[in-house]
Parts: sequence; structure tokens; C-alpha cells
Amino acid sequence: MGIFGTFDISPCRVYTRTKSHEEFSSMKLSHHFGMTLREAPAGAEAISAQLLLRAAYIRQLGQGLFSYLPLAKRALAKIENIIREEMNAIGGQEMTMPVVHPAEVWQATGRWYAIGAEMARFKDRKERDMVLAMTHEEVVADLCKTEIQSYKQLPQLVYHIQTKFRDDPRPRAGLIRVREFTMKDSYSLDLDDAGLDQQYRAHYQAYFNIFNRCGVPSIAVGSDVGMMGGSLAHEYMYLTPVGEDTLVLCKQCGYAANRQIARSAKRAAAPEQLKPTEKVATPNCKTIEELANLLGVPKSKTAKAVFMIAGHEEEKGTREEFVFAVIRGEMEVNETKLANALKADWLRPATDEEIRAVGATPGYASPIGLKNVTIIVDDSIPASPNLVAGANDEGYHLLNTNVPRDYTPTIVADIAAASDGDACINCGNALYTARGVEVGNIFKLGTRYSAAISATYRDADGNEKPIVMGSYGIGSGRLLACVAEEHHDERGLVLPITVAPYHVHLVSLAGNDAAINDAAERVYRALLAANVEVLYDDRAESPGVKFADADLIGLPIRLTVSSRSLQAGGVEMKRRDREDRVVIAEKDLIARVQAEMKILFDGIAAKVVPVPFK
RNA sequence: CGGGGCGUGGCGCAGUUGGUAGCGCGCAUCGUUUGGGACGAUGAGGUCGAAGGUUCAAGUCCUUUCGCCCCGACCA
Repeated sequence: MGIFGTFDISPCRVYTRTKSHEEFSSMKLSHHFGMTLREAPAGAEAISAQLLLRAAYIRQLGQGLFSYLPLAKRALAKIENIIREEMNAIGGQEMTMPVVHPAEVWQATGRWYAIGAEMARFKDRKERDMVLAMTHEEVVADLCKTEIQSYKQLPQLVYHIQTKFRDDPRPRAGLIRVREFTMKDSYSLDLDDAGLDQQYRAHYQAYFNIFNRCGVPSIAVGSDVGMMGGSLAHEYMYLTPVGEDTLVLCKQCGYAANRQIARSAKRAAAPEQLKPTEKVATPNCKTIEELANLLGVPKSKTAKAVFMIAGHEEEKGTREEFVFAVIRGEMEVNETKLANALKADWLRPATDEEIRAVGATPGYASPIGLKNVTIIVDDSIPASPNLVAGANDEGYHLLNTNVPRDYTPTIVADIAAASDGDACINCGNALYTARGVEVGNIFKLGTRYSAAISATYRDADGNEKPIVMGSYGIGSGRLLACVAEEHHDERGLVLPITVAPYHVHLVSLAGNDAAINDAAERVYRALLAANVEVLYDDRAESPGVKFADADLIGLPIRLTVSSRSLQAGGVEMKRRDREDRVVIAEKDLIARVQAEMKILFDGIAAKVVPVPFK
């Protein structure tokens, strides 16, 4: 008995198909994997998610987990190739690093401890701690230990396009925020800050090129360095109401920043003689509003207290720090700025019990006289004389408190939230806020990772120095979602030719007419021979169905072969983004299609322009 | 993690005071159609998210649980 036993599964039987490979071509809709949907699945809210689902680009498997069907796969390949070209153009070398990492490298940089449940962890069969990659700074730094030895090898730029997993607490809006995603991340390796700055600026422009080539308008805004650390960071934002980030923008001078770090000009307090502090009764005044009303002073004459517990994740465990934050009454504390000033891994509001435990009185708290408490004050506080603060006595406040006369802050920093209508830090114009999706980010990391992992080189004098690193990311799936968000109409997607999975959607309305079918087949083969990417609708569907699907899928050029077009002298051509259509003689068709494609490609190329560094 | 919503054929949905599951689309076969999601006929397809309970009887009532969506917290 053979290995197949008694079953009759000869190779011929297994591999012979009843149709030729040509007929099974993935470019024919009759055998294309993925059904268009007349209605989007319930729960798809974002228009990009609805259209990508309906047009059979993507399917959801679980929360924040998507399959990319053939159409999306091709579109993503287009996007990723654009990214490759721009990365290669600034000296990038493509490679691939693993998705699964041993915990050691993450422990070496401390992120194993600093990052919470967002990092997926598991044990391998030998009970070793492993993680799913959220990003690859650690692995790059680890590679550099062996691959970079000398200053003569620097600078370098490496990148890969790889799966990441972040167990986000709330995935949303289809592909815009998912848990498993593909990201291009590049890592610059330099001798010094000057080299880093050069590569950073090269990315700054390359990223604009990438987004413009994908048809996604974007702006670069200053951003929080967050868990990445480092000294400078920009986020590239596609402005849209479905975006989850809030940006603070200035129409006048172009100032743009993520709300997390946005700065605004604080109104200067009028200079006054410092007056002696005075305890006054202020019953039932637990809010700044009530206090200001009772005393008849503007909120800007008060000092607001905010109590937080700052967490520091350290190797020995979590260290909690009680923080007394003080800000002028008319402003709000920005928790990101606060956390950054404290170098905290996380913040949470303190409970009343915790507030009392340090000797403060909730609602009437004062920083005066407290010991062993971190007191952080907004930089507006020392500049504002005679503020009303709590008295640490239920029902009483102190008039005329002054820093540093009455108490000594541990830290003075800008911890104020900028908001709509505040004055621009640069030009004084009124700021406004807008929503956006982060389509890319660039970070100056410095030596944080290289120093932690001992990724060093020898300089010309023989000294060992840590490599100066930068990291730069673009999520390709999120970018596709933004393309869909930006380029659609009421009938479906209207994709830019640079991103569309195919250039041409060929519709055959042959019915039972062999002549029409033959003509469509000829056109299909001619397009293939001319290297035009064509999706051929050879199905026996009604015209309405075929046109509706073509509109949904959103390829830039539609060709229709029908009895009507043949009678008019050839093949009808229509652009997805326009209503007019022309009939073209079959002998001229390829040239005309290629000419139209050139117009579309040129239109995109015209958007790729230098952007001044800000 | 807090607040809200939804789970019923592939997709969208209905299902009354509890009585043994239905509609549209899609799918299959046949016929008629063929320039904007056609028409007729016939047919297949669902342990109603899961578990437990109440009841003679549960899609429906109760409990638990899982999943998904939205808002917030969170987020390189």
C-alpha cells in the first residue's frame, strides 16, 4: 500500500483543473475572492470602514483585527511601495525584524516595566517571557551591537514593513485604530545630534511626499514624545472629524501642535505689591467658580489645586508619588504635560483619603505648610501675585499667597492645557482646535535605547559612544483608511490611481452576445499586454449591478464594452471622478487609456512639493 | 476600566400578552431580461451568541457569561 493508501488521489487528479489558469485569473471578477455588500455590516460607523467593507477590501475577524482581501492587499502593496521608494530615496535599507521578541531586550530598556497591558506578553514552551512587537527600537539597538562598530559605518538608515500588535483598550473606526497592524518603521543611526537632525529632516520631507503621493493631505504638528522618550517629535495629521486626536492650530502663523503638548500665551498678571496672607471664611466654596463669586475676584486671581498620584514603573515595582499641582484658576491642567514634567509613567486622580493623608483638606487645600509632598506649579503661578488659595482648613481660604514667599514648589513648569480661543504662543492670534488622524510620526530618540542596550560605536579618538537614534513610523492600513475617508462619494470609493488596486475596471455587458464577449476579451488581453492593471468584470450580471460595483470599488478608469459602445465605434471610457464619458475606437484604446493614466499620475505628482521644516 | 447600545440564515432587519421562527437582499436551478443594484417560478440555508434557571411550553421572562459597536478613560 502506498502512502496514499487505497484512496485514488493521483497527482493528475489533484492538480488538473477544469479551467485554464488564464480563466482563473484573479483579475476576473467572476473568480475574485470577496463579495461586495449592498449594505455595510452593522457597527461600521466610519465611512472608510463602511466602504472598505462593502467594496470587499477588508473583513473584520475580531476587535481591532482585520483580514485584508485581495483588493486591499493590492492597495496596501501600492502604498507600501510608495513608502519604499521614498525611504530608499533618503538612503533607507529595507530589512525585516521579528514580530516575537524575547522579554530581555524590553527589560533592558525598561519598557517591559513601563508599558502596561497594551503590550501582549506570553511565555514560550520553555517558560521564557516573550512579547509581541509593538515597535522595534529595542531590536534595532540590539542588532547594532554587532553590526555597528565604528564611526566610519555611520550614518545609516534601516527600515522594515512589519506587523505590530498593540492591545489597545479601545480599537475604533474600522482600520483607523486597530490592534494588529502593519507599520513601516525606520530607524536612523547617527554619530551625533547633527547627523540625527539631518536624517530627521529628510524624513520630515519624505513623509510629506508619501502622504501626498497617496492623496492624503496632511500637516505636521509638534507632538508629545510619550513612551518613546527623546527630544523632538512630529506627528503627521490628516484632518478629519473622525480623527481621535485633537489639534491646536493657529490660522495666522501656522502653529500646530497636538493638544497634549500645545502651548498658548498665558495672560500676564498685573504687577502688584505683595500683600500679607490673610485667612478668610469661605463656607461651601469647594470650586473655583464658587470661590471667585464669593470673594468677587476673577478666577485668574485664584490658585487651583489638583491632586494626582503619579506612577513610576521601576524594576523593583511600581512607585507611587503624591503630587500637588497648582495652576491659576482660569486654566486647566494638561495631564500629558504634567506627567512629562514629573517623568511619570501614568497619572490618576488622588482620592480624598490620599489627600487627607498628606495633611491637605479636599476643597480647601493649600500647598503652604505641607511636607514631603511633590508640589508642582504652573509657570503662571510665580508670575501672578496675591492669589487666593486654600487654607487647609474646612471652610477657609488664604488671600494673597505668593510663590516663592509662602511656599517652595518642587517643580515649576508649563502644565496648562491650551484650548480653543487661547492666544497663540507665537503670534498671539486666537487658536482653534480640530480633529485629526495620526498617519505618521517621527521621533528624535537620541541615545536612550542605544545606551540601555549598549549599542555603541568607536569615534575617531577611540572613545566608545552610544549611537544616536531616530525612529519614524507610518501605518499602512491606517493610511489606506484615510485614503478612503478622503476619496469617496455617495456611490463608493474614488481612489487615487497611485493607491487603487487596479488602474482600470473593465465592464463587459455581453449578455449572450458572443461578439461583445470577444471584444471584451480582446480589450482585456490588450490591457494586460500593455501592463495596464485591469480588473475585468466578466460576470453574467445586469448592467446596474456591474456599474454599482465598479463605483463601489472605486478604480480610477472604467471601460465598458457593450452593444451600445460597439455601435458607437468602440469602447466607452469614464473616469471615476468625473461624469463625462467617451467612446474610443479599439485600435486607439490602449494609447488613450495610457494617456489618461498619465494625466492621473501627473496630477498626483504635482502635489509632491517641498515643505519647509517647522 | 466607567456609561450606553446591539447579538435571530452570508448581509440588513422584524418577531405582539411566552405557544415551537419570518421578511428584504444574496445564493442555487430554470425561463424571460441586458446601459445604473431587472422579472417570474422553484429551492437550499437558522440548535435565535453561550450556559444555567423559571414554565406544560422560552427568540421572548430571570441569572450568569461571551462577543461586537458607540461615548469617555487610555493610546508611539
